[in-house]
Amino acid sequence: MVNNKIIVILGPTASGKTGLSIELAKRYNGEIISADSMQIYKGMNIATAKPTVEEMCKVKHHLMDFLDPMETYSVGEYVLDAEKAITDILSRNKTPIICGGTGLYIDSLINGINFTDDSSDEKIRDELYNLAETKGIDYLLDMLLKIDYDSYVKLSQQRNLRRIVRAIEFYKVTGKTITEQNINSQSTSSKYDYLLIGLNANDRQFLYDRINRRVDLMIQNGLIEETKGVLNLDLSATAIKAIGYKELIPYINNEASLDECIDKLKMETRRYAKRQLTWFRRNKNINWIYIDRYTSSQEIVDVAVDIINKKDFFNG
RNA sequence: GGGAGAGUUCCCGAGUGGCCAAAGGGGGCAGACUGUAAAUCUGUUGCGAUUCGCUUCGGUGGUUCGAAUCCACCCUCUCCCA
Repeated sequence: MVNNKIIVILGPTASGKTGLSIELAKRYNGEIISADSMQIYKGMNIATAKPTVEEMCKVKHHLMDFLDPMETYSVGEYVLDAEKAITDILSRNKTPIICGGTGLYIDSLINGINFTDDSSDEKIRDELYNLAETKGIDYLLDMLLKIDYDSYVKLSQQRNLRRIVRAIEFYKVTGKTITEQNINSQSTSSKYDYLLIGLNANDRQFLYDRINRRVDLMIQNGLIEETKGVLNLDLSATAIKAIGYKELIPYINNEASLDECIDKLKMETRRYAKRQLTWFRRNKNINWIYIDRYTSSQEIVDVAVDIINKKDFFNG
């Protein structure tokens, strides 16, 4: 039988994924594939809490720190790149360890979502946004109603402009509805035998405290300098969304105090963590480790190893 | 010391006699999520129950059928003149 076993470490930001993934990689002859929509970018180091240089030296990392911040990126590309990396790692008889907090990337990868068709068109997308601006969101909903009733029903309740535009754009580019795409893309079952390990805290405040502390640390480590450097670049639509830079701009422009900006940054990070948890919680196959039940990172590693052993993951 | 003004639900902030448990925003909590996902969006947010009841708008009294809204005094804060 072909070996297709992969370990996935996931969880909200600041839950300790990086450390755990490196320890597991050392123990299981693994290499790490990042599942993080921002750590892909070169130079965006402190804000995205990338592993340190020393940590990167211990274990080989894939899909991290490889893309110019001016380049856009997407789930579709991620799935292809990650699949390639997994094949490569497995071919060398090593264990792929997926590690990251971007739920959409992880789910799309392990569920084998098929994104291969090129279905994006900037021009059409822009036109649709312009239409929404001039004629209103209901005008787009009417357009959608004529092409895809199912997604119309769903999106007319949510009024999520982004998704409405995407649904129409998809139809205009491919001639198929997004509803069809959603069904077709799922037709393949997972290519991998995966084990999901999630990090979380029983007490939400425990996680929030960690986030607050880590932001302070980022500032100490030179986040402001990094921000000034990054802002000189013509950031891509993807990279510009990174939490960490935009919150510090008012301070750099002398429009707000540093403390105000740091508080905002902490708050945005906390809210991000919450959204991540909402995403992950619906997946009932995650083996959760509650980090506030342990006093050392070593214990958490032991618990993770225990999960892997109990599932007989590498022998089953 | 003299004058002007302000205190509203976790925060900001609207409300100037009944339609106010109190607009709106923020935050919190919950949810959605298929090519920008560190994005985008939805619901909910005094307490307890089945269209209802109870406790709230700095404090204490008062006017009124009825007050966050009017009156008196008190407390706190801001600003202006000394």
